Formats: sequence, structure tokens, C-alpha cells
Amino acid sequence: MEGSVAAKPDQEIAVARRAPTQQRSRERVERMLAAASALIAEQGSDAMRMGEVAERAGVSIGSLYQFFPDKRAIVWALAERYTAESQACIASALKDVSDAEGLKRAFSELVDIYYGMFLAEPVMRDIWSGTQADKALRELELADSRANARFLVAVLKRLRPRADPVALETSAFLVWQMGEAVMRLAISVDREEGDRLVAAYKCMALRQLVEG
Amino acid sequence: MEGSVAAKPDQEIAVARRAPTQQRSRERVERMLAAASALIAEQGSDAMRMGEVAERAGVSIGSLYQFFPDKRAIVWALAERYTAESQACIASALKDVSDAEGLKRAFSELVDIYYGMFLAEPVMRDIWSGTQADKALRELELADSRANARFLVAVLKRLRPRADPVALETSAFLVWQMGEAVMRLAISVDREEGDRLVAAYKCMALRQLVEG
DNA sequence: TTCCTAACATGAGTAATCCTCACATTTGCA
DNA sequence: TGCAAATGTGAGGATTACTCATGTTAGGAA
Repeated sequence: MEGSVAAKPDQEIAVARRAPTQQRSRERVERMLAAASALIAEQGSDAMRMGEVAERAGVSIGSLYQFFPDKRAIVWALAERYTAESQACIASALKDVSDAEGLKRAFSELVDIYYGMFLAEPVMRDIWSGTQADKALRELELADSRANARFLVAVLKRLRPRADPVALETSAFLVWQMGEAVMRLAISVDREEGDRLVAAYKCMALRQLVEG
Repeated sequence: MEGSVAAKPDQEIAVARRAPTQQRSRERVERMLAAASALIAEQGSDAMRMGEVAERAGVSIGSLYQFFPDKRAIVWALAERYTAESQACIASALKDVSDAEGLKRAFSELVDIYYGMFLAEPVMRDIWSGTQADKALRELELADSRANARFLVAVLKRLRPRADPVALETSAFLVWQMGEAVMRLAISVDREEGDRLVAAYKCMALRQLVEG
């Protein structure tokens, strides 16, 4: 019936073919992204068709490719917005943590927020589900994870100043990546089990962070 | 240049279109799987072309579709072999564990074996990297994970008979899924960091298993 | 105002790929 | 030996990402 998709062997990380400089084109690019976002929410990014994106955005297929080198670039652009948005949130949540109790509260709250976003945002859900298959997305997620881990490391260094810095970095990065994995897992099982898994993760992660 | 593949919205879990009953066709199916495996090792499953599989197996494209309903089914068939193989290994490793020290040894050894397989087997690596994007593969992995978690639960019930069974199941499943995620992560960073991450995971997971 | 260049817009057409199907061949059994 | 079911074939249908030759618009310089 339908074809399966094949990603090219040579995946390159091309984000935009040409940056829109005029007001008109900037608005059109926004419309393209909005259309893509809506389609992903409805059907998932695999089922999103470039022609459909163009049609819904009210532009031609050629215009789409004027600003996005390929299909993945559109998804990437959406993903980048999510990471930028969440990064600020994370930084501020961890900013003033100075003791173990504060870390527990802040971390727990962050996990809840993330979990809530995964449950509520079908686009985010879809994008980060397919992460593993797309090299550019995987790298974006890794970079994001490392950035977030750095905030955690800063806190840990305050809490455990005598610990090996490399060990702290490893812990923080591991905990963050496990968090992303737990989110993906939790939304793919029923809600009750998902909640239990997230709770167990919190406990496990905090112990690793606090005790090393 | 080349088309991207699109997975259908309605992913169904069809494994085989028709089981080969004659000796001849069974051999041909083996050749198809071997060809697919080789191509995945060389280029990854996304870049694997059905025509190339058929050619390398020395069969026509039509024969391929006689036994596999679609491209994903071939990957699925390979994945199933890996899970079946590893499941036996896991069961025997955990069979006779009766104290915390034994669990530590057995778990640590299992993780090392898994890690080694991920590092050494490009096909396994590729298949489980793309897991998230394919519904059938995701379900296979989930089922596999649950099966493996059950072995862990059996051990945990012996070690901590008074603990809440549901909590034990959650812990075991979580630990197993985190393990798969760590493997995927570890092979995508440089070897040294990968080793550190795996070690940290072991420590974190064991604490969760032993202490709850 | 007028002109001119670069940015922008268009969509029919190209290329690549999965998968089907009508038809041919082979197997195993009555 | 004959026949039905299983198996084998590959040209072609159907989709879809992406290109490119050509036309249009914006915005500054003369």
C-alpha cells in the first residue's frame, strides 16, 4: 500500500536552506511550521506529507524547499524550539538549589513538568519518539541533554564538593538521559503504570544524584 | 535525490505473509534473512533496499513479498531471533541467584554481555536504535523487556519477600528498560564515556533492585 | 519615479522506492 | 500420471520527497 521511508545513508545536519529576510517570507515560514506541527499532532511525523504541509500553509511545495532543505529539517526546527523553551525552564528551576532537600524538590518538580508535557503535547511526543532514527535529532537531543546535565552538575558540585567531577558529570548525564527514556516509556504504557515508572525513576535518580 | 520513506499511519504487526512449508522455500527465506542482515550491517536498515535484498539472496522481489508482508517484517524477523536468543541467556544467568551478592554478580555480568553484544553486533545495534520509530519493533522490545523483568522479579521476591510485588515489578521493568536505553546511549558516545555510563547505570540499577 | 537586483514564489516534472498482481513453474500427493 | 497447492517471477502501479526553469515581488539606488 504505502512505502516505508528510508533515511539517506548520508544524513547531514542541514537546518535551513536560506534564512527568510523579508517580513513576508518570515510569516510564510511560520505558517509552514504551524502547518507541520498540526499535521504531526494529527498523524505523526512519518505520515506527514510535504505536499500536505505546503497546502495547509497556503504555499507552494517549492516555497517549502526554499527554506527547509528536506523533510527532517522541518521536524528539527520544531524540535529546536521545544528544547530552547524547556532549557530556560530547567535552568531557573535548578538555579538556587543549595541542599539535598532543595534538589529533591526541584528535581521532582522538573520531572513532573516534563512528564506533563509529554502527556499533553502530541508533537513533542512524536518528535522525541522518533529521535533515535534521525541522526540530526539524536544529536540535538544529546546536546540538549548535556546542556541540562551541566545545570545539574553545577548543583551537585555545591552539594558534594569533594566528589570526583567526572563522576558527577557522568551521573548527571545518565540521569538526564534516563529521564528522557522514562518519559518515552511512560507514555507508551497505560497511565497508571506510567505514573509508577516515573515515580520509581525519581527515586532511583535522586539516590544516584545525592549519594553518587 | 532519493525519496524518504514514510511509514504508514496504520502500522500493523504482520510478521509473515505465508509460512514456508517446503524445504526449498525454507532455505530461500534463510537466504533472504541473511542477505538482509548483511545489508543492515553494511548500511543500516533504513538504507536497506528491498531490491537489493532480493538480488543478494538470489531471489526475485516477488518471492521476498511472498514471505514478508513488508520491509519492516524482515527487520522484525531478525529482531525476534535476537530476543529469543538473549532471553534464554538471561533466564539461566538469573536462575540460581539467591542473595544480594549473587544478584550483583549476575546482573553485572549480564549488563557486560549485553554491552558487548551492542558493541560487536552492528545489526543488533541498528535494529534496536530504530526501535522507537516502528510500532511493531517497539512492542517486541516491550514484550521482551517485560519477559526479562519477570526473571528479575522472581529473584527479587526471593531477596525481599516482604516488599510490595507491584513495586518490585515496576523496579525490574524500569531497570531493564533503562538498561536498553543506556546501551543505545553508550554506543553513540565515545567508548570511554560509554564505559563510564554503563558502570554508573549498574550501580544505580543495583541499588534500586536491592534497596527498592 | 524608475529601474534593477536579489530575494522570493511556483508547480509540473524527475527519480527513487515499496509493493502488487497476473501469470509461469515446481512440488508432493492421490 | 494428473492435479491442486505452494512457490517463483519481474514488469509495472502508486507514492512521495525533492528539483529547477521560469515568473513575480520587494526595497534600495539613481
